[in-house]
Amino acid sequence: MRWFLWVDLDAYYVSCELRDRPDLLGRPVIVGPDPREGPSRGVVLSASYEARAQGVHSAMPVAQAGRLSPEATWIRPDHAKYERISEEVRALLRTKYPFLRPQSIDEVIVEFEAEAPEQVDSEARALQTMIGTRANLPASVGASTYRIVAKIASDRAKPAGVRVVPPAEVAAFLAPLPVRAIPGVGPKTEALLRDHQVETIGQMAPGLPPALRRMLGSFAREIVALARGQPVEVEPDEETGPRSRSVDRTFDEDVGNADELSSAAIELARLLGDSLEREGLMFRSVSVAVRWEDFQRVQRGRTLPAYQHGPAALQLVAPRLVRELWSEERRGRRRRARLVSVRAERLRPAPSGQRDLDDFARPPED
DNA sequence: TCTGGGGTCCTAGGACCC
DNA sequence: TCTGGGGTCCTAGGACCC
Repeated sequence: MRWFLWVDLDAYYVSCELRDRPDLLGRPVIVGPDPREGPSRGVVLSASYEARAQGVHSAMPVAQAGRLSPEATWIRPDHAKYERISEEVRALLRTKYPFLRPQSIDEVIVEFEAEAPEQVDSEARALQTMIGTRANLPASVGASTYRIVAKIASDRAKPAGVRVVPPAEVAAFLAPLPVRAIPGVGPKTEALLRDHQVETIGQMAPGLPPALRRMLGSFAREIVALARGQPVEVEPDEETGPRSRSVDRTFDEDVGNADELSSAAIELARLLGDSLEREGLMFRSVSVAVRWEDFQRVQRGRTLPAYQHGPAALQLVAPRLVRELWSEERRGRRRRARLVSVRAERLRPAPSGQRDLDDFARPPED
């Protein structure tokens, strides 16, 4: 039987930092911009379990975290380090398991064949020990013959635990869990389900009322099947590379004029275009987004007549789109902007040897 | 308390084509 | 003069995840 071990590195960014700062073990540690260094619009990226015990969690505004945990040690994020360590862990796992599927910077699925759940349990513990001793990182592992159940099990195993769910026990394992334990069920869906007296996964097993099915679309079928212990699993697509790439900027103070917003978009377009060019990626669509001061977000995009590379097309189209959004807003609510972003979509590798030939404008493809 | 930065997927309407 | 059904692409918005 094929099993999936869902490996999730605990409090990942904090754990990466603690490798270099063992003196901070057992203390509240927060990775994020230190609020004591001045007013900031930043949020917590990761908090140690000691900080979490005080109510701090990731995505929380740093000012609030600073009040909840005044004695916490703050560490500035170092994304290059986290990427490097993530690759280190994957390389380590590959020495023992050829079938790896990275899911995010701190999650990876390991596939292997086994029969008895006891065998899976000892495999999971061996893997956990390997990451602990060789990479010096704590990990939790969930195991199931279904990917999604392995994921849910790893969440329940945190921190530093192992949870094996045999196929016959899937429905019973899930039944008491809150609907929010399902990946894809966030605050909105949770509230919608609660409005219909659905609070646990088990309550969905008999099926959902028609009104909910309409609201949830195809997702309704998936979560009901899951609740019955028979999740629909699709083989993940082969590695296809990223579909889009974006950069954004949150202003220190909200912006109330078109020129400043437009200049910011041009600057972001340059950064994005340069970075895509370095990686040898072309793009076919450009979109921009603005977040207004009330946090509402609007977006506008264009598909280009042909694939482009480098910053030129982005720097031309992005400010134009931003000004369109701006003009529309001026005719209406006239809010100021707190964030602008530029995204390149429909990426594909540039054919080798053509990356620098501007004049080789190709006819539209697709 | 006042909300980062980077992504993915789904839906729905309209345009357009056969 | 009034009319089908199906498919794909484009665009905007929303929900969610790490």
